[in-house]
Amino acid sequence: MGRTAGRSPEDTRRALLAAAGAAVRARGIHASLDEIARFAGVSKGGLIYHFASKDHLILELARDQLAVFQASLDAAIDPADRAPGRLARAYLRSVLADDEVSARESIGLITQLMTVPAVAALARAEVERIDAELAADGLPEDLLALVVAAADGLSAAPLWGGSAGTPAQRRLIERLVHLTRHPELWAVTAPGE
Amino acid sequence: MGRTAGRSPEDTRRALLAAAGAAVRARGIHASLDEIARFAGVSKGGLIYHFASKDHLILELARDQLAVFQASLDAAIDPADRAPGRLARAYLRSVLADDEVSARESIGLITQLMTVPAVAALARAEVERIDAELAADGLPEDLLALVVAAADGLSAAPLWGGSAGTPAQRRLIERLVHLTRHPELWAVTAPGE
DNA sequence: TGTACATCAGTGAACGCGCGTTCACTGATGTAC
DNA sequence: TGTACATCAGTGAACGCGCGTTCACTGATGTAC
Repeated sequence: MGRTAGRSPEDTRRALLAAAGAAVRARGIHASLDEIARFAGVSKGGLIYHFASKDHLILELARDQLAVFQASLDAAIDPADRAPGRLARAYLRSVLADDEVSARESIGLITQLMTVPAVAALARAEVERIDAELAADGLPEDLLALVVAAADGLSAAPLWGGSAGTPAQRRLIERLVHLTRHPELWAVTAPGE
Repeated sequence: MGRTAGRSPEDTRRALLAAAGAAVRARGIHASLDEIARFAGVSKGGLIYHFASKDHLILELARDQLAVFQASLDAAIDPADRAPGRLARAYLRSVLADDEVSARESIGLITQLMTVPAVAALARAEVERIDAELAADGLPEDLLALVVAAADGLSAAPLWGGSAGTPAQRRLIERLVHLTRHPELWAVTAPGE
């Protein structure tokens, strides 16, 4: 152990990541290291002991956020659900996992982080992985496209100042969940029918 | 007229806004005034003559982008279309107005600008206005929610590194356009049916 | 038609401040003997 | 069981650089007489 104020270095590290998240949400990607460090209760030098540079800190924060997203997706999977589209249903429901305030905050944080090229590359790889899993989920391609677009739109709404988690949005999600269980209902809406 | 190199002050101003857009897309909201000015062929002092501060420049750039969005929405309205949902159809089709590259660029630019609080407030007001117009468009509320969510999701896709304007996405949009013309097709997919 | 003056549309150097990074140092804990 | 030493987990001052802003100045054009 080293010079510490009653917490483990891992705790300090986690506190720094949490502080960085809060600071970037509040002030954007150019939140200062000094502010982040003070918020976590250490000096700027202490921060740099854990994260060699600001770039390192931001990249770790992004990894952290991607892991949180993956965890909320995993948590939304119904273990009893073995039917085709189970991942798509989890994707839809994970949109509602947070209340409105934290949804607005986390979408803002992610877009801030995405402005760093290294983070954008990381996120792109993650998106491709999830897209591949969704494609193997057993849903008709056109229905999957609808579900993914709608879920993305609902989670991006706070970005443009829209609201998240309204009753109408919840009904839409349940409606789409229902469609994934009965793809034939979507098929009959096709122009050719 | 003043000290000029063969172009009007309004041309210089427009060149500065265009340069600012390019610079913010490429380097983020903290693109330097020096870079923007040089790209437009003036000195930093020349830039500040047209825009009193960086904040002013960014705000004007945002107004400009909002006007571009509104213009592309207006252009997507079919003047011969008088049926309910005509605005929703324009909203859907405006998603495809740009090719993939410029879609990725403009969505990136907008999210960069949104990190400035004054811009976020401006955009929020614009979103509310458009939402109100859409609500008065004559579509059933649940179908409108679907259409808006899907369109938003498609236009936000480049943000997370997804692709824009794929054939599957074009088919989805045409499918949704078709639904707005036949809301009864969407109604029959409801769980209660 | 000249000439003096005002104004417009800039130039470019200087300033000051914030911020990321470096660095010498430090205090608490662990370990060898 | 002491004691010397190494290491860990920081502190806090200093540095240097980039960037937004200010400011004195300037050259081209318009206008009054």
